[in-house]
Amino acid sequence: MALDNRKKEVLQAIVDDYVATCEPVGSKALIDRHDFMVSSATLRNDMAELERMGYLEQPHTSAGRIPSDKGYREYVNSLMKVDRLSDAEGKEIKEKLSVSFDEIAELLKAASSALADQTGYISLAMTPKLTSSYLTQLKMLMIEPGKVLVVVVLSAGVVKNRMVRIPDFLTQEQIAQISNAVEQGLSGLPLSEISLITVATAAKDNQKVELPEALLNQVLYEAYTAIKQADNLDVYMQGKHRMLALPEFSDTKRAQGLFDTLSHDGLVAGYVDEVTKQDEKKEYMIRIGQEITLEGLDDCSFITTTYNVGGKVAGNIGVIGPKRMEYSKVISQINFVRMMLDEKLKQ
Amino acid sequence: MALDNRKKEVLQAIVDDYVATCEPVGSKALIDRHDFMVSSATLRNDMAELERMGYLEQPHTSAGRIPSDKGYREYVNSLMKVDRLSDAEGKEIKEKLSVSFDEIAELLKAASSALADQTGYISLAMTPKLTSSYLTQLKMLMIEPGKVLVVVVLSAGVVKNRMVRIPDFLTQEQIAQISNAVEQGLSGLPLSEISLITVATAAKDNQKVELPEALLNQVLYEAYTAIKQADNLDVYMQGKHRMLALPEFSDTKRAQGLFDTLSHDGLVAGYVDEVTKQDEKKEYMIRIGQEITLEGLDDCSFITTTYNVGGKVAGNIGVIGPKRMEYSKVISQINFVRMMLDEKLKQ
DNA sequence: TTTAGCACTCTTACTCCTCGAGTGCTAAAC
DNA sequence: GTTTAGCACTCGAGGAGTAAGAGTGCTAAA
Repeated sequence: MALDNRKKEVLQAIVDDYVATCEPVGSKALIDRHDFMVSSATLRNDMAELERMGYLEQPHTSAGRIPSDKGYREYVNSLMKVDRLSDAEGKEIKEKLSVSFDEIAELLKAASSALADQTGYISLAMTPKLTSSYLTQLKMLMIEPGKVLVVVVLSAGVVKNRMVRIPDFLTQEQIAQISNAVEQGLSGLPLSEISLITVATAAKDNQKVELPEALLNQVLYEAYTAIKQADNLDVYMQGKHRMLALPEFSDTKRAQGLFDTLSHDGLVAGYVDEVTKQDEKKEYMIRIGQEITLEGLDDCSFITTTYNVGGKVAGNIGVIGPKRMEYSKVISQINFVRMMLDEKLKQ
Repeated sequence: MALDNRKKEVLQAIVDDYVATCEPVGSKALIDRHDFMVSSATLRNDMAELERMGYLEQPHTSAGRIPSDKGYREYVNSLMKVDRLSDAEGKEIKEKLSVSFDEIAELLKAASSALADQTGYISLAMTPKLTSSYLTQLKMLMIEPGKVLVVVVLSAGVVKNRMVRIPDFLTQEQIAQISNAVEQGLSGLPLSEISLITVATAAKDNQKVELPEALLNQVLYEAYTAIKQADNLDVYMQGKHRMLALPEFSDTKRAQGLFDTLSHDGLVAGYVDEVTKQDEKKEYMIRIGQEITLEGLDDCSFITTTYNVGGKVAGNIGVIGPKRMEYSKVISQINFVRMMLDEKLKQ
């Protein structure tokens, strides 16, 4: 059963009002604040109907209505008016992102910070997903005998490094030769295809110095793990503490549940990944309330989108806020930040 | 006016009880739970006296007493019994810290995590203060034309790196020569003595290739800023969300104030530094309630200590918890972690 | 299909009251 | 001088009762 026009308007008005006030909306308040050309009694009938259909909920008999998850979903899918970002706001974001960045991590931190400041909610920025990227450089730098810094550079502009231990007596020259060999053999190869075996064959095919097999393998193993750990996503999250100011989290129990989950970066990153796959074709992904399968986020909504590096889908940015969120505003903000990132990462 | 023995016992008992229950302690409850050989009336007199002297406070006339900041201070300074860590707990911490670490940062993260888990409060671990350390290595690694990774290695075992931009046409060889020259000229020099000028003279004294002055200066400037930013402390903080479970933070306003401040790493690091200087000679530094000059931490206590690298005072670890904290337990935990760090960083 | 009217429900806020924990003080006992 | 028993007093927590107000659903008429 579809919603007739007035019911749509009613639902829309209720969501708008509830977002603004965080108070259940009654038929009278609705009449007062909007130009419905009908009486409150008519709205009451509509509201009762909307409740029967699952779009609205009533905290108690004598309170007004609040949108259900389904109500928000309908709102987001077809009712809300998409905001244009004000010029002032666009300029502000632009300024915050006009950092000179030499590593993508810095830009993402700035993006996350801008998003948190601008929305007033929790922001999220994740380094590019590396499955789609490939190795461009591998350097091993002797820091002191037995200690080597492995620097891994990936096509998406990500640079990671990691300190590893190797036998004391190896020289910088030997190490450099090994890393050069591996780099030659592997550069251009997608990360997903790099395994201990491909590393080993790369080294053996391209290597000039002779080293005992066992020794070589030890170094290669360290190189391999360094490459593999470069695969880890970094998650930048900001603005958590702002949630405490919202009435929905005035109960510390809820806030605790939320923070508990959010303190596990991996969980969040995994969920974003899952959502991104589900809504592959969409410009942005929205999950509302119970739709979110992470514990403690039932009162939240989660909006994410993907940014591109060199024109290819790379990583995610997103916002976590209360269900009672200014969806259209947040969407336009997140979109703007995404566009800025895309542009800066076009190179 | 000094406290007589019984008053000391009374204060100690009140702190112990209040820490355990978070409820104001009355004279009767005190008699019930402890073996005072006097009547409740006597204790009442003592408590009134202790209040007059500023060690206790009364939330309202008809409630029991709670310790004031001064009361906690007295408790910490001379009343509390120092706990020995249980073997089980020691073992647990040991296990958590038995990560194989190649960078000091990893060890500190583990230490912070162990401390948070063990105390149930907020833990803190800071990378070594670098004013006392000196440069041991400086490497510049060309990632792509115009982009160079500067790796700075410091005596305290800290490795930092930073991507910088340089003119496109410089070659890896030129860059390497410059960085070698700078490294030769500066290695062994305390960070505090490194300035743009010392960097420049180091380069010019040791350099073999000739580059136009302006070009060279540009590269040196980038090297210099990379060295300088290696000076930034990293702060690892964990367990914030646990504070929400405490009754003193059931009011979200307070929690918000706390989290607001804690989200500024720099503030916290600066404060730790200040406290460390004030209590230079002490084994650990304690700040209670209003003694803490950070906003929003009036209901907290802050315990920090220093760990050593190679036998020299290096960085700080610490715990932030409610004033109503199990001081002796936390102190022994923090001490244990400190000892473990010292040992691991003896090298 | 819409509307006016009305009885009904339920929350919130306020007041009143009692209960109990805890106090301070006094006067007597040690 | 110190300790103790006794007692009046204070104050907050919690429960009961009540009134106000917001909002509803339903009915009957337009």
